[in-house]
Amino acid sequence: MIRFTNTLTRQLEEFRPQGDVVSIYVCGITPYDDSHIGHAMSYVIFDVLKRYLLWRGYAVKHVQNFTDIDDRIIERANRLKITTDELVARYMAAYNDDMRDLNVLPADEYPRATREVPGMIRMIEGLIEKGYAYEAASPQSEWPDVYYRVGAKADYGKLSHRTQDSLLAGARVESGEQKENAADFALWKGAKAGEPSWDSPWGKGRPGWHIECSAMSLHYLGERIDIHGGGEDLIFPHHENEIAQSEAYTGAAPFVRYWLHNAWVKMGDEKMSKSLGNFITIRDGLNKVGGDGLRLWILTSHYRKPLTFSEETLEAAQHGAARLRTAARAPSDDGDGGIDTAATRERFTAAMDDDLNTPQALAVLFDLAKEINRARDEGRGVRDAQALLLDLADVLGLRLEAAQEAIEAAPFIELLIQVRSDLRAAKQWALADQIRDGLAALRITLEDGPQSTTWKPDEAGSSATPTSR
RNA sequence: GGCGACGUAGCCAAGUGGCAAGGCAGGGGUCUGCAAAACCCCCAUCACCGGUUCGAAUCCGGUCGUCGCCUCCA
Repeated sequence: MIRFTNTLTRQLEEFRPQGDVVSIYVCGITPYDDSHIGHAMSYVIFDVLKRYLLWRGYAVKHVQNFTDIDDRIIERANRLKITTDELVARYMAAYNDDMRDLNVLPADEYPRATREVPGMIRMIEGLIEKGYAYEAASPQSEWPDVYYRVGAKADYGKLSHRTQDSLLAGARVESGEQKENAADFALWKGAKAGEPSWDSPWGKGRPGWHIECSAMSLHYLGERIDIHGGGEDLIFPHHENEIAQSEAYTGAAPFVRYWLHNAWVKMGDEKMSKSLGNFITIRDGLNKVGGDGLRLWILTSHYRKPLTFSEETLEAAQHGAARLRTAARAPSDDGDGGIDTAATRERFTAAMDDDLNTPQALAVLFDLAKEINRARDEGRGVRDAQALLLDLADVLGLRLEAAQEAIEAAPFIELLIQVRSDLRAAKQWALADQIRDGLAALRITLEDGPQSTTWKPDEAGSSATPTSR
């Protein structure tokens, strides 16, 4: 029985999808800059969720948006003197490269806000008709804004567990805004000079932030979806507002059955974020410790607990990934090595069933790796156990690939190893060590086994696929 | 002010009533020409105080400390 902590109820709940295909909507990025490892945490977590559901036999439909129009995009494009489309294309490509190297499975659909405007307009019109939204003059535009009327539904605040009074107390009103209520939020913004805009029943303008996810999840996944995921900071206001709009518009509730939110990456004691400027990019992380290293680092902590970043923890993850890789890829004969593979699989499943407890699932993998190594040392064949390790690692998105093939210099390295073997046979230790040290300087490690010498590149430098950027 | 999270070994991090997972780092061994890898062994009474209980890291009360959301944010 799979259980998830549902933000809506704050309870651990049994997962029971409504139909044959589990519908998942994950809030995507706003492509105006490189993504950092905090974003990686979120997308890796939801990738593991999806991989686990698939492994357990569910069919999944995963939709993830790109917010390709917003203030930050407009500002940045203006500063770089390029169009918003050019800016967005650049950072969407960068994001896709990052996800590929992190081994994140592609979503089934990647809708873009700017391509879904008609759907949003229909929704806003519907909300106005039903009395949930209203037009108001904009202080900065000749065209009006449209706001959602927060007070129209009594359950507003149910996701973030706030009362309307408390929200009112904290709400901010930009000068000149003609909101009925300070907590009301924009569905549509009247166009300002020099901004991209679309025609609408209210004149020229652009959609507000929250409406896109409601419109796109409705379009691609229907009125009720199984799982909606995102970072903790999206709970309020973004997801709260999505619920309000969607349920008001369709009349179907709940809009989402299971709300899942991941916690933060911390830099020391602070949250890693763009605004604090204390982030490292996914690309930097990949270059340092590789895709497996970065993923393992993320999964060593439970997704609902903050994850602490440091160079040391990142390196620790890289070394851990190398340990798993060694166990999984070491040459071996057929056999399970006397290892209880069924029990291992069960332990792994129990951990993952329990609200995706990846730290415990990883502990199972490390235990299995140790058993494999031990059995090999004792001369038993372990290929079946290795297959299990690779299978379970794949559920976590860890490739554990032996990276030799990727290196063009492989034949030359093999040649050097052959020469060195002859030197060793002749007990020419100094020369043999010279070759080993020389290769080490080039980030190639040699390991002398009883029968033969194997080699491996440093993970970070080799496994990262070259990118076009 | 409102809502919430957290404080477990040198570092990271599971565990939420019954002798404290796992990883990294460190120390000692085995193996090896030496190394690397691997294997074996060692390395914590869970922020503090009080309470409930046969029994608490785990429940209750309090103290101290840290962080997040309430405004764009994964």
